[in-house]
Amino acid sequence: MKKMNEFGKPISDYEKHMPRGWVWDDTRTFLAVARHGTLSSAAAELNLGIATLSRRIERLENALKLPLFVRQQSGYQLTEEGAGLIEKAEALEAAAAAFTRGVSSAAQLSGRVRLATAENLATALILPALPQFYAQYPGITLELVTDITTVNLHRRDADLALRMVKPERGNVTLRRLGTLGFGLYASPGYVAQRESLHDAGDFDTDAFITWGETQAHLPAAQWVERVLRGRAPALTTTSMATQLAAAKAGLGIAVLPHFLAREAGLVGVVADIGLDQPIYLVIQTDLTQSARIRAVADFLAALVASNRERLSG
Amino acid sequence: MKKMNEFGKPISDYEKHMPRGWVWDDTRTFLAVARHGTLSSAAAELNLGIATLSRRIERLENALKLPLFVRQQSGYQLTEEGAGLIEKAEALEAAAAAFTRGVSSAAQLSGRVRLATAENLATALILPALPQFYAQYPGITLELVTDITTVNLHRRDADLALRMVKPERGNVTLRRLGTLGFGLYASPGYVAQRESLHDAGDFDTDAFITWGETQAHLPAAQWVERVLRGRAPALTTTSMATQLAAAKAGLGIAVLPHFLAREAGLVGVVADIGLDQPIYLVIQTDLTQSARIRAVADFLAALVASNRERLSG
DNA sequence: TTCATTTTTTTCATTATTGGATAGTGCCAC
DNA sequence: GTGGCACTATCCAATAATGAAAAAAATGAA
Repeated sequence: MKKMNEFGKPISDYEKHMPRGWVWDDTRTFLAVARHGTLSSAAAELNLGIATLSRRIERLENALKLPLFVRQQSGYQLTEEGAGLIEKAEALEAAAAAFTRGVSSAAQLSGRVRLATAENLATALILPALPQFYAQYPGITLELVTDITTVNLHRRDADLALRMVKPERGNVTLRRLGTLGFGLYASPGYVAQRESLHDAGDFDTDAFITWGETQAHLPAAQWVERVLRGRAPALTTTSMATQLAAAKAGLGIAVLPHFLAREAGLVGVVADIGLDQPIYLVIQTDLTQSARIRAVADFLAALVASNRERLSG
Repeated sequence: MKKMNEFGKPISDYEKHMPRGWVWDDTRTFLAVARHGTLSSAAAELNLGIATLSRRIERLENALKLPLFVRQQSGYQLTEEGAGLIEKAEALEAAAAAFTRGVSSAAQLSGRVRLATAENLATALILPALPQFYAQYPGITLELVTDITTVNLHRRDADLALRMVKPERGNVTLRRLGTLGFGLYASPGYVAQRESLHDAGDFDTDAFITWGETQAHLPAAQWVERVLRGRAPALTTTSMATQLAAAKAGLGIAVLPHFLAREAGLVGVVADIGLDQPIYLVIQTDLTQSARIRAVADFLAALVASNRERLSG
């Protein structure tokens, strides 16, 4: 004698272990069974076992406290209650389909990408290449964040960053793109005047243009500070563009990227001071999978690679 | 050193065992995490573990091949892609809510109920009580199926049946409601004529009205056949109403329910011939949980109970 | 009737999912 | 920089879901 529940129905699989409530996926099962009429063909469509469907329908009926189907040898036939729910279930299905469609559109190469980088690189390197990029990816809107002191990738101020310093922590992916060469530069007039005075490697009487206090951690600033040995610089500023202008005006020597200084018509003071810096592409690790982010990243990598000579000096 | 995948991301739980595709329920998880911003509070809402949510989001991202969140110490923050999917996910959620609302309306006491029963019971017993039933359940539409020979509960010709015979097989629930008493009846004129001829228990010269061939399996038909001992009946018919009319016309003796015969003005020939039959209420087992079916079932049970004397004779 | 067919239901071994504890990580305030 | 804090990621034992196969049930036909 089998055990029976209150309705004289044998106690089944799902009554043994008290099931959890309704799950959205059960609705999908409900629809498939309602349409096919039999568990077997519905199972074939869903790539599930027959037993699974039987249990899911039972779980759904228990959760809803509603008989959805009449079980017959010829298959599962909808009850009046079940038929009334078909419409609602189909709405769910339509929403699910809309969701997956939304996925493919979200995966498109479109949307906003925020790139943090130094102002000089932005204007001198990236901006000139932007038309080409937009031609290739018309859907992407690039946003350049050059306020580098406050940029924090972890706070989502930007999606990517082109940086000279290696971030130690943070859930980011690093990619070294190339090298940015730095040198000592001054105006042609300043250099001509200087050469008559002393050796190239002696800076005791030189005027220097360097970074302000807040950028004192930069390698360039530290190099200048070391050379000055306590003397005051001729000018401190928080922007490289200002340093460039000051050097051009003949105020003194500045540590500048080779390509910027040369293109501005400045003259190098010494050949190499060992201040070359790596260029890193930093990406939020979670975003490495994003199509539009990768498009920008690849674009930047190609850009730096094609300008390798120019950048390293 | 931890193993890494192609993006430098550590290989996680879900990459170990190849996961299945997208399940609708993951969308619900996605919404909860997006709204709460952290796994922990989302987990509290969903009554799930933190680890579960983490894995579900990861599974969803893998299935969609789309980064949905940026993981930070302050929690999960939506990516551009994820934000674009929120709207679609909310549509899914709304559809799910509509579904559950649909459940409560489907559970209402409304809809069509098909009741199979013998014609005589339908007209003489059920019909008179219908106004009272409809007053109590205005939403239910009762459909009486009296073509009893073809009724097959298994084919969903009807939801319930009031029957005299016990179904042997089928996924049905049985409920005995009472007894229907049968007796031998004839017109007053026939009986008066007959009494002058012979004993009440001797039927050798009596004319009988009985069922046609297709109803030969009925207890009443078999009783008559036994009594006739090869003689031909005066009339065979496939409807009890016809038998009643024939008996009333004085054509002979018929086996009829007490209450029908008496109310038609017929006279009993012998007191008791042992042909009383049980009245069963037969319900599709799957439908016993249905509110509207139960309403009809309970109504029928009360109806038979309140007519017990009249039916059993 | 009995048989053959189809379909559900049950059983059981396998596999996947779950949650609590643990470990690891970055942010913030001091 | 150092510790506190809050969060996520991982591990593993317990739980739940699954599928293949066997059993049961009912229909339709011989």
